[in-house]
Amino acid sequence: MGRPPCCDKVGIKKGPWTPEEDIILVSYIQQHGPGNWRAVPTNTGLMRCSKSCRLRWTNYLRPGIKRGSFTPHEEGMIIHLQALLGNKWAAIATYLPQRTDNDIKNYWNTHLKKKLKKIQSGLEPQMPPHPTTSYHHLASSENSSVYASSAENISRLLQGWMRSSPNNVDFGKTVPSHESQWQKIEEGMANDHDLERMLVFEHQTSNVAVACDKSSCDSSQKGSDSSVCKIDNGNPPLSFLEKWLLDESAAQVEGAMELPPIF
DNA sequence: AATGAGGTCAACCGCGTATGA
DNA sequence: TTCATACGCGGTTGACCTCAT
Repeated sequence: MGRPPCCDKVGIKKGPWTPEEDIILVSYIQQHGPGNWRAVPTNTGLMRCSKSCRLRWTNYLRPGIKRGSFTPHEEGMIIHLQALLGNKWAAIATYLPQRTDNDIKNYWNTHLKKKLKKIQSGLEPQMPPHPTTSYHHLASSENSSVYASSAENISRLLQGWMRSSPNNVDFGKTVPSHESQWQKIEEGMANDHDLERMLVFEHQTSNVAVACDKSSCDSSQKGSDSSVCKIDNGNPPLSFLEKWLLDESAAQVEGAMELPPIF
């Protein structure tokens, strides 16, 4: 193949986005909706490559993004889903519509991986307090930097625009129809102690390679990794997973130490 | 107060996949 | 069917921040 990188053109700007660039991008998307990213730099005059525009939108400017600390419930869901799906961050993000795949990936790599490691080596009898990072404070506190505030404001503005918009555009992030179910799970689910138990549970079962009921997988959906069903964004073949998590939620994590039926 | 180590996260890179001519 | 192009994803990087000394 050898397709040249899209960003090696002369004059393409890299690095952090400025509030001005954000505003240009957001107002363009307000008018045209997300998509056709190739045309965005041309039509907006932004000296950014299409990839960079898409990334900025999906990871930062898209309305509905929740910033700040992950709740124990969210942590639990990520741990569950990671154990089942592997590092399929986009698929996992489908079930946490307020979080981006990048956020989830970062959180996994910086927080959860370490927690699991500690538990694995028996160094952590108690879960530490829920981590709150300075960056989270940056994004949410009154001491936020000017830029964090402005980006947040842009996002808020856009949320307001979305609510008032009669024909909402598809913002490029599929929200699963069972979102409300997940919210229920989050509401009913674990505190830190429960999370600790779940981490132990995931550790105990982490070597189980089966991530789905293969017989229920359409053969065309099987990716190169035969142990994991390919997730069709927006229509994931995960009913068993949903059921398991929902059942678990109903049991208030009481059964978290028991292996789910698929194991 | 200075500084070095470690942590966090936004953004980039490169590859695989989807799509259309 | 083949090829070119655009998109999307996961891994990685590097700037910036906090904290301990």
